[in-house]
Amino acid sequence: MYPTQLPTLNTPIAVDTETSGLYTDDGATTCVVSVAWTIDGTTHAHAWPFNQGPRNQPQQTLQFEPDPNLPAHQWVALIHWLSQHNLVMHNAKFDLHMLTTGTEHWPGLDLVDCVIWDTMIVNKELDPLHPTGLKPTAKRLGLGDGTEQQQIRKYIEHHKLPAGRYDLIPWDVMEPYATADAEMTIELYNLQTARIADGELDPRMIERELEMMKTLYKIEQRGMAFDTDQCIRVAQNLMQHRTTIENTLPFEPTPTAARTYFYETLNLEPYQLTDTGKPKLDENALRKMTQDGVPAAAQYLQHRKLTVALDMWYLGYPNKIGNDGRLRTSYRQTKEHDTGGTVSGRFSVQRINLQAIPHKSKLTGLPEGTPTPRQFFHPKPGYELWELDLQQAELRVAARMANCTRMLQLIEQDADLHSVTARELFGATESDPDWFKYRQISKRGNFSLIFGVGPDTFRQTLETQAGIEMQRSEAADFIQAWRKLYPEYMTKIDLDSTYADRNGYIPTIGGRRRWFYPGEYTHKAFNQRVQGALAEFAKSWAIETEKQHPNVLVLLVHDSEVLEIEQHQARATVDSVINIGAEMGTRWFKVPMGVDANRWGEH
DNA sequence: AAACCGGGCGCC
DNA sequence: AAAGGGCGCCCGGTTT
Repeated sequence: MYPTQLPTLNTPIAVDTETSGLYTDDGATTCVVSVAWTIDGTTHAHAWPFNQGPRNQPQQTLQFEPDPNLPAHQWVALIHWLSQHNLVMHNAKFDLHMLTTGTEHWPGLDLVDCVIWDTMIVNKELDPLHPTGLKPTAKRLGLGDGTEQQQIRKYIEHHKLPAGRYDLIPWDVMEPYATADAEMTIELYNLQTARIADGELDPRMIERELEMMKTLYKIEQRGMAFDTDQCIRVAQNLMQHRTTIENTLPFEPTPTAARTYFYETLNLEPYQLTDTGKPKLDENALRKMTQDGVPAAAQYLQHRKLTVALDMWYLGYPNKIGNDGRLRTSYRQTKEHDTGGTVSGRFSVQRINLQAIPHKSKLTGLPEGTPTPRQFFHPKPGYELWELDLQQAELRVAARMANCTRMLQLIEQDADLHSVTARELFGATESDPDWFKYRQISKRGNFSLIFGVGPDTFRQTLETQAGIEMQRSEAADFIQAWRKLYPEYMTKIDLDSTYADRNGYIPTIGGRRRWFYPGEYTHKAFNQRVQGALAEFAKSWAIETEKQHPNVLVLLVHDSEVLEIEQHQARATVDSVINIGAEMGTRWFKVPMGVDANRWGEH
């Protein structure tokens, strides 16, 4: 089981970990490490338990079995040995976190600099339409027969283990499974390198994604400092406030009880229907009810707002805090059906959605002066937090790609696009009493009509985003006028849609393709070209930021970066990162691109 | 008890 | 014929 001597190898080692959970901030640690390597066509594989088996379950019948777990010195020897080698992993970011955290009892080592290959990432590059998981991939490519996995599944089902608790599986069941994983990984690596040697894929694409993975890993390791104590204090106030409101409600504060009250007891006409035909009970509907003088509508709306704010942020964030007082999200770099990731090339995040920290304007209905969740994120002492984002990224890239003469001209002149649109389409001027409204409509129009939205969707966004109601015919007229003003977009949307129909994908930028799945509408092809291109841009910007300014990136949100910088270097670093983004953006998209920089929370 | 779904809502 | 897109988390309610 444990080789008497760990060989020094000049071939890469595949490494896999079995763990007690998915996220180290939720207490997950490493239980098993397995490795595999290939020499002269022969694959060698081993697995070592450090915290494996049903030892914590006294009712188990295995209590007289000897404990298979290895002592500390072998853990130390193993990770030291790994640190001397080139490593291959399947979803390296996950195993890196686990190996850095270590076992339940012993700290680990950060092996990020040893990783030379991630078979999950390369799998997505080589076969973008196939699942990314190790088992389905191995099955697809004829590596292993899945026996070990079936044994594990049977054991979990039979013993009704809690989700993710692979650590409770006995060693004799786990060993073949863990070994097989490492074996599959190295064999997958061998297949992938052969395909790439055949010229199937530009190795620079792989290098770039590997760099990106390492950057994401480092961002996740850093996390963001969060003031849990203050947040909890505010949460307590909000809960008290909610209780006083709850006492005035004539029904239990649940959606079902509220629906029954409004639509059966009071017998209201539905304001709008949900997808499944039930009367809607969202903020908009409750607003309208309030205006119409419906009893309890205002209170229920306020109650709901408080509940959402508490569950999502004021209590939700403190629930996720790490031992070091920092919040960590987990990025997905590749898509896997049903478990996350994106089709567009953007990153998605899991565990805690730090890509959706609410802005102040969305926090209506809370008592006056309540601090926003954003305010509890803070830099560590002696540091500053900055957020940098691309100015009007989508609009500029879309204008360039659609070759919209008029918009490109306005961008070159640095004109206020939304105001110009309002002047053109409403014949309005700044002194007009309805100027703000006209500009709002124009702004929403610019954002959505560049991608070909229709009157129904436009009305809906206008209502939810700007609180402006429009008749359907009014919306249709507006859209028609907008398309006349910026005629290139519809042409481009049709062109890209046709391209995607014919080819099954739309090229975004730099050789990247956004593939369309069967049944997907290709009407969105142009949108996806823009979104995909910007996602690629954001990756390069982040990689370059990390390269030139190591240790400052703490969050990525699509086309923005958050930096935590030592205060004496803050301004210089920010200026440098602005330049990197603006220069790269202008070069990539051949349209003037700028970067806005603000202290965290001041925008 | 866990898995799943719809509704709702946050972000870009 | 007409159609902006991309995500994840939380809850309550239902199914397994």
